Amino acid sequence: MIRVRIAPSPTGFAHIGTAYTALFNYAFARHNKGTFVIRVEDTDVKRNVKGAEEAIFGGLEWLGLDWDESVVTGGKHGPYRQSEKLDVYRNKAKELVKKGWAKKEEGAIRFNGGLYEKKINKWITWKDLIRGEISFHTNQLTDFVILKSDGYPTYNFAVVIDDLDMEVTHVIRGEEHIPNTPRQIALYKVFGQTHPEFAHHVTLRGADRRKLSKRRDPVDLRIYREQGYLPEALLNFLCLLGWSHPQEKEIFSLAEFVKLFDLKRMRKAGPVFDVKKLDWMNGEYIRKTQNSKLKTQIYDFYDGEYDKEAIEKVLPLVQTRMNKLSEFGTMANFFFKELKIDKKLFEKDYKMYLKSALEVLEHVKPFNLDAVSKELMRAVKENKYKTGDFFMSLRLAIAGSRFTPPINESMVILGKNEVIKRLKEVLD
RNA sequence: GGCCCCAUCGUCUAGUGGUCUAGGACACUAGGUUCUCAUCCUAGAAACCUGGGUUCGAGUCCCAGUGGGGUCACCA
Repeated sequence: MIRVRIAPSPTGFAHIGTAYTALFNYAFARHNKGTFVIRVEDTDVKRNVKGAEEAIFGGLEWLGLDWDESVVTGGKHGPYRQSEKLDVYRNKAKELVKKGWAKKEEGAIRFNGGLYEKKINKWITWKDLIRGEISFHTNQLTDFVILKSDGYPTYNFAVVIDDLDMEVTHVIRGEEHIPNTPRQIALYKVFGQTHPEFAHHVTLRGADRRKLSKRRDPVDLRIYREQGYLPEALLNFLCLLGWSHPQEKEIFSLAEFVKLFDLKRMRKAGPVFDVKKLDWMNGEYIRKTQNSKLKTQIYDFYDGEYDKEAIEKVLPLVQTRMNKLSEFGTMANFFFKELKIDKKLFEKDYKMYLKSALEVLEHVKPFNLDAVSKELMRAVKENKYKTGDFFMSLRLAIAGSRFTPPINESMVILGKNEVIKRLKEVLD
C-alpha cells in the first residue's frame, strides 16, 4: 500500500510551492491507488500563525486536490499536528540518548554524527526516484539538534518519527530537502528502520532563476484566485513545470494527469514560473468552459455585483476577449453601468456619424442584430462614410473605449432605449 | 567557502547513440479574416554552455571546466 504525504508549516498562507508539491503527491497517490496524507508541521512555536491551516486546506480544496488523512479529516495515524505528539518525540529522543546515539546538551538533545560516522559508515547513499543515486559523506552530518530545549522536535527528527508512525512509503518533496536527507537516513538507521523511497522534484524559480520567495514573488495562492485564474488552469500549468505529457499535450485535466503520471517523466532542471503562459492557458480554459458554468464563476468572482442573467447574455461577446475572470469587469462594465465619455477620444467627424446613426437607430423596426447591422451599413454606404471611423465613433459613444466587443451586438443587448439615450448624451 | 543538485529557442519543454539540416507550446514578428480589440488561420525569427574523450556515429554515454541553483540554525 502506497502512502505519501505533504507536510506544510502553518506559518502564513497557502504557498504556490506547497500546491506544487501537493500536486505530485496527489497524482502519485491517486495513480497508485494509495493514500495521500497532510500533516501539519507546527513545531516552530514563534512562527505559527493562526488561520494558516485553514488557508492551506482551503487553497488545496480550491484547486481540487483532495486528501485522505489530515487534521481536518482524521485518520488512523494521528495526531496529524506535530504539536499534539510532543511526548512521542521526547520518548524517541530519550531512546537515542540511552543507546548512545544522542546526548543532552544545554537542555537540548543532539544527535551524535561523529559516532555515526565512526560506527556505521562513511557514506550515505540513496537511489532518488527522480534523480538517481545521490551520496553524502557522513562527515557532513555534524551533531545536529533533534529535540529543542523547549521540548519541541526539530524538523529532521520529527519528519522521521512521523513518516515512520504514518507508514509513509514515498517521500516526494522539493529539492531543497536533498541536503537534509542523509541526516534523516542516519536516524532511520539508528532506529533500526528502513527509510522510505525519496523523490526530490525541482523547485519553482522566479524570473531571476532563484527559488520562489515570499518577499520577491507572488507565492500566495489566494493572489491567483483573486486575479481571476481558474483552478483547473493553474493546476494544468503547474503540471507542465517539471513534467510533460507523453504525447506533448498541453491542455489536459487533472484526471488525465493522474492517469498518466510517472515520476520517470519528471525533469531535474528547475523551471521558471512564467505567468505569460499561465495567462494564455487560463484564456484557453475560459474559452472552453460552458457558458452556464462560466456565468456562475464570474458571478461568484464579483461576489454578486453583476446580475446572473445579464452575465449570461453578455458572455458570448466577451468570452474570447478575456484571459482572466478579472477582465470581465473592464470588458463588460459598460453593459451594466453608464460611463463618463471622454469626448477627446472621438474622431473628427464623430458628430456627423453619431447623428446619422441616431437617426437610423431610432427607426429600426425590430431592434435586432440583423436589422441594426443592415440599416447602419446602408447609412454608411449611402453617405460614403469611412466604415471604420463610423463604427469607432459609435463604439466610443456607447462603450467609452476603443476596444470593445462587437458594437452592433452590444447595442442590441443594451436595447434601443439605452442606446438612444447614450447617443443623445454624447451629442448634447 | 564546504557539500549537494542541475545545464536544449527569451520562457515551458520533446528528445533515452544514427530517422536531429533538433520537434511542440507561450511570448514575439509579418500576413489573412474582421466595424475596434480578441478569437481563429498561415508564415517567420529563435536553442543542444565550453573543451576533451568513448564510438563507425553524440543533443543523447564518460570526464573536466564554466555557469546556474540549493543547503550549511535549538526554521521547516
